Amino acid sequence: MRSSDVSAGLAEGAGQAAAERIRDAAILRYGRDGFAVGLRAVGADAGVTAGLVLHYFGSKEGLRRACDAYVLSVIRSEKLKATTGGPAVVIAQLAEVEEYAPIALYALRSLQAGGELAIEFMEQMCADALEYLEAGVAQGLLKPSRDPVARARYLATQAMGSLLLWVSLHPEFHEIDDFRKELRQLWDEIALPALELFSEGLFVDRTMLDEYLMYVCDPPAGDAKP
Amino acid sequence: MRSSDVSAGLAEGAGQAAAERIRDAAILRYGRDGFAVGLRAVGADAGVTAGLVLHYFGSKEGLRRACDAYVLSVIRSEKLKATTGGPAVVIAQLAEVEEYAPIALYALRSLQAGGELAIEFMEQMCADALEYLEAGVAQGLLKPSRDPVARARYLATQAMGSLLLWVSLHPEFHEIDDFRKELRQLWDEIALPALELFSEGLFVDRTMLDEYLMYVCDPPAGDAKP
DNA sequence: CGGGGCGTTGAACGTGCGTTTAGGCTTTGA
DNA sequence: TCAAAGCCTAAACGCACGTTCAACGCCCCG
Repeated sequence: MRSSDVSAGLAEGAGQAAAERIRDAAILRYGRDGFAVGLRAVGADAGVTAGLVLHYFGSKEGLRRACDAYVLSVIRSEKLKATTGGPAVVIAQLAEVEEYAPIALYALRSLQAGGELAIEFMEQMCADALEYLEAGVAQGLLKPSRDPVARARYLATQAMGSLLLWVSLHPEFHEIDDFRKELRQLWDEIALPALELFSEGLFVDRTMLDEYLMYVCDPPAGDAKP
Repeated sequence: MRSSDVSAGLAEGAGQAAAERIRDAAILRYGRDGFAVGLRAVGADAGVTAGLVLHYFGSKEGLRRACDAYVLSVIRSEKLKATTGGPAVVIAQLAEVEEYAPIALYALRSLQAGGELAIEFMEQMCADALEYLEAGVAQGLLKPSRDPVARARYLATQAMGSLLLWVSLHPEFHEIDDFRKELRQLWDEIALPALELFSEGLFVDRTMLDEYLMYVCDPPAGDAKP
């Protein structure tokens, strides 16, 4: 198994190869089966014992943090910003690259479990989405929003959330190829309604929006606007 | 604590009250802390020991099934279909009713964990969404879709998925009121971009949609249309 | 009054977890 | 050649879990 060049906070010793092997095996296992799997199983995947895992990473949480840091560094370093699609496309695009599919799966699993990486990950997704959207607006492809940041957060949350839900509903991927295959299938199911919604909207008129705008400018009762 | 009338597959004996108490406590606990909590903690919340929990429900999975069945029966029996909003509104609406807030939280937690209830739950959500949408189309409020079923699935998945992601990112609700409060906050954040998207769309023109429609009618290579 | 069923407990068992620790094995340097 | 340093293993510990089981109180029925 070819391991990546990025070290991402790993100790620079002779056992670095083993540590990387453990970390890669953990990303693969955690992504496939969730974070409930034991250290013995992770170690077995890497061809070592549980003791060695703890020797390098201190604790199970330490291993988790190392995986998080590595995954985040890959997502950050890979120039995924070059895409023209939304934030969910990042995951799909990541999964299409053979080597990075486990990382995409791990990221989703991490989002499912919550924690620090999940929050940081979503914040980056929102920031990237804002960038895409503003670029699209500047190019005249996308309509401007009254609150671009909120719109970016909304679209990123919707996209990643639906991906997350889909992972939860398809609990086990026994092969990493299944992940890619089912992801493409999901994409096919989504494409038409998404394009419809983005191109034509859903409501036939703007009364709902206008009523809301009236409401936020002049709430019926309570605190005055500063 | 007042317990509901719905029995949903519980044994009709003298110990029914205790079984209901255990089941309600389990729904509350599982919803708040996830399904990793032990039977002793659930039992303690209900004022009984772990042994009695297993006496009534056979195993931990049996308790989980009983909770699932009850939650699904409540969601089904309550006339939540009367809402005019989307499928995510069901959860929000459910959470607004004091008594049903734990049930809404449990449903989300179940969606997070996957399994049978999760799939059944989503299928019902999609079916309900289709009903709402078609009603809206019939009333002339919503635009018709080229594939109404796919659109319903898409919107339901997006809505529930974003809710699920939000729960994952806010890992612990120590009070059930926090859940309601944060849910309203989420609603406020979402309202404007959602209404914008639904009213005005995102793309300035239809080229993306038209290109996709051209593509699906005449794919560049491979299988012919039947 | 007596006994049998029911609801309930508390202790025990086996298992698997994360973690610790002692000690081999291999490599390296003087 | 010997010793030190590192990598790595295997066994064990404590713990919490789900689960089992024998026994205890209690109420109802005969």
